[in-house]
Amino acid sequence: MMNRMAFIKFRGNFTTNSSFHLHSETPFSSFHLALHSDVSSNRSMLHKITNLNDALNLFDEMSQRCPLPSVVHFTQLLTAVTKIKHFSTSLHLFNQMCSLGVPVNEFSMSIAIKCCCQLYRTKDGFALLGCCFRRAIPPNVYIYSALLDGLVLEDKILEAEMLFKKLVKQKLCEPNVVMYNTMIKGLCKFSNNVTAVALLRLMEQKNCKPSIVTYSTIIDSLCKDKLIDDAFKLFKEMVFEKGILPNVITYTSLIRGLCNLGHWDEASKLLIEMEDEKISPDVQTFNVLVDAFCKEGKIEEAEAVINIMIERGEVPNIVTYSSLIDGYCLRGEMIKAREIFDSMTLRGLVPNVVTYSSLLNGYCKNLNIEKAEQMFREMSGKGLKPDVVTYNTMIQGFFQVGRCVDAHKLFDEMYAQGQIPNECTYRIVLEGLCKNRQVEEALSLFHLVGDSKLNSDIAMYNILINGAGKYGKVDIAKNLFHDLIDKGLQPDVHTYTVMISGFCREGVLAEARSLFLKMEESGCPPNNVTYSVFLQGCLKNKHYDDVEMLLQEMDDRGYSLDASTLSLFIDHIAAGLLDRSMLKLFGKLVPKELLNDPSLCDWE
DNA sequence: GTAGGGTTAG
Repeated sequence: MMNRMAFIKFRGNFTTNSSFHLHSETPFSSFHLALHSDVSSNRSMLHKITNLNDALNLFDEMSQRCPLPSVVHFTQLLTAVTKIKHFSTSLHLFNQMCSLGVPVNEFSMSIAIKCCCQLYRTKDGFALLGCCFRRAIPPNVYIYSALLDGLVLEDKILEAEMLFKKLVKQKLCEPNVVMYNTMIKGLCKFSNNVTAVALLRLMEQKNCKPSIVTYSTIIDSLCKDKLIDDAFKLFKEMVFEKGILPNVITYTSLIRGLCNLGHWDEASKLLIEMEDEKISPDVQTFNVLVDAFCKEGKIEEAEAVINIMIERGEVPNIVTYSSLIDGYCLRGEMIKAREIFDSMTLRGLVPNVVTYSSLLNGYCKNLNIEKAEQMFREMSGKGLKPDVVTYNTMIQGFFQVGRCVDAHKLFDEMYAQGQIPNECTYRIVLEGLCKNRQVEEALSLFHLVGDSKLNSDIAMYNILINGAGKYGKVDIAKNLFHDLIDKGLQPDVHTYTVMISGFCREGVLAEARSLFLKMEESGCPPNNVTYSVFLQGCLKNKHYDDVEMLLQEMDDRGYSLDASTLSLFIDHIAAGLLDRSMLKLFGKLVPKELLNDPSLCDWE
C-alpha cells in the first residue's frame, strides 16, 4: 500500500503585500562562512515546518544568532516556506536576508525568482535576473526554468517560446528535462500538441531523456483535446519503448479522457489495469469518476464511488462535493444540492467561489432566482469575491426570468469590482437581450464593444441573427449576414440554419430555399437541424413541393426526424394536406424511441 | 550540505 502524501491546507491570511525590492546598496557580506554549530537541530526543525508561524519564528530566531547561520540554512528555510506556497512571505524573508547581509547566491536567487513568478510577477523575476548579472551570480537552468514557468503561468506563450529559443541559440544555458517539460507544459496549455510532441522528439535528439512528467503532460493535453487515440499511442510508446512506468497521474489523465468521451467500459478497464499494477487510485482519480457520473446525472453511481473512496481511506474533498452539487443541480434536486453544500461545512470543508457558484448556477437553472441572489449575497458576506463565472451565471439567471434591468446593473457592478467580462459574458448578454426582445440593444452593444475578437466571432453573429430572425427583424438578420460575409467570416451550419429559420418564420420560402441550396455548394452541408427547420418552414407555409425530396435526402444522409417535426407532419397528414404515401419514409426517419412515444401512436 | 517540472470542480 502506497503512502499517501498529506495535503497541507493553507488557510493563513498572512500576506506581506510589500512589493519586492532588492536593495542594491545591501552589502553582501562574505564573513558568514562559519556554519552554525547546531546544524542538525536546524534541519529537523525545517522538516516540521508546515505552517507559517513556525517558519517566521525560526527565521526570527536564526536572524538573532551570532554569527548568522549560513546562506545554506536560510535557503533551506526559504525552501520550506516556498513549498507551502507562501510565496510572498518567502520573498519578504529573502528581502530580510539581504538586509541582514546574508550573501545571495544562485540557490536563494532561484527561489526568489520562482516566488515572483508564481505570484504572477514575472516582470519582477526578470528584474532579479538583472540583479544576478550585476552581482556576478551566473544565472543557471534553475533560474531560467523558473522564469519560463512564470511566462507560461501568465499565458505569455510567445514570450516563453522566445526566451527558450534565445537560451538555446545563444547557449545561455543547456535546457534540461525540467526546462523542456516547462516549455511543453506551455505549449500544451494552448493545445499546441503538435509542437509539444516535436519538442519531445527534439529532447530525444539532444540526448535529454524525456521523463514520466514529459509524457504525462502531453498525454493529459491530448486527453483534454479528446485525442484519446493519440494519447494511448504516446502512453504505449512511453511504456513499451521507453520502459517508463505510468503512475497514478498518468492513469488519472487517461481515465478522465475516456470518461469525457463516454467510454465507460474502457475507463473501468484502465482502472482495473492500474490496480493490477499496484497503483492505487487517489482522491483525484476518484474525483474524475465522481464528476463524470454526476455530469451524466448518475448520482447513485457517483455516491457509490464516494463510498468506495471512503472505504479505501481517501477523504473526499471540496472538488468531490462540488461535483456532487452539480449533479443534484442538474437533476433539479436543489434541496439535496443544498444539503450536500451544508454537509461540507460539517466535514470541515470551506465552500469556495466555485462551490457557491455551482449552487447559485443550480438555483438559476431551476429558475429560483431569489435563492440564487441569496447565495450571491451570502458568499460576499463570507468574504468570497464573486468572479467572472459567478457574475456570468447570475446575469444569465436574471435574463432568464426577464429581469433585464438587474442583469444590466450586475454587468456594471462586475466592471466596478474589477472583474473583466469575457467572451462568455458577451454571449450571455447578447443572448439575454435577444431573448428578451431587445435585439436593437444587443446590436448596439455588439457594435459598441468593438472588440475585434468578439466582432469576428461567428458564434456572436449567430446569436444576433437568431435573435433578429425570431422576432420578425429579418432585415437586421440579412444585414448581419452580409456584414459577416464582407468581413471575410465563414458562415457555419448554425448561421445558415438561423437565417433559414428567420426566412421561414417570415414566410419568404424562396429565400430560405435558395440559402438552403447554397449550403451544399459552400461546403457547409445542412445537418439534421437545418432539415428540421426547413421542413417545418415548408409545412407551416404550405409549401409542399420540396418535402418528399427533403425527406429522401435526410434518409440518404442517415438523419432522423425530431419529435416536433414529426408531430407537425402527423398533423398535416391527419388534416389530409399531405399524401399518406410519405408515411413509408417515416418508418426509416423516426428513431425507435419516438415510435414508442404514446402521444405519437395514433397517427395511423 | 541549499533551487525547478505533470493530474481534480462552477
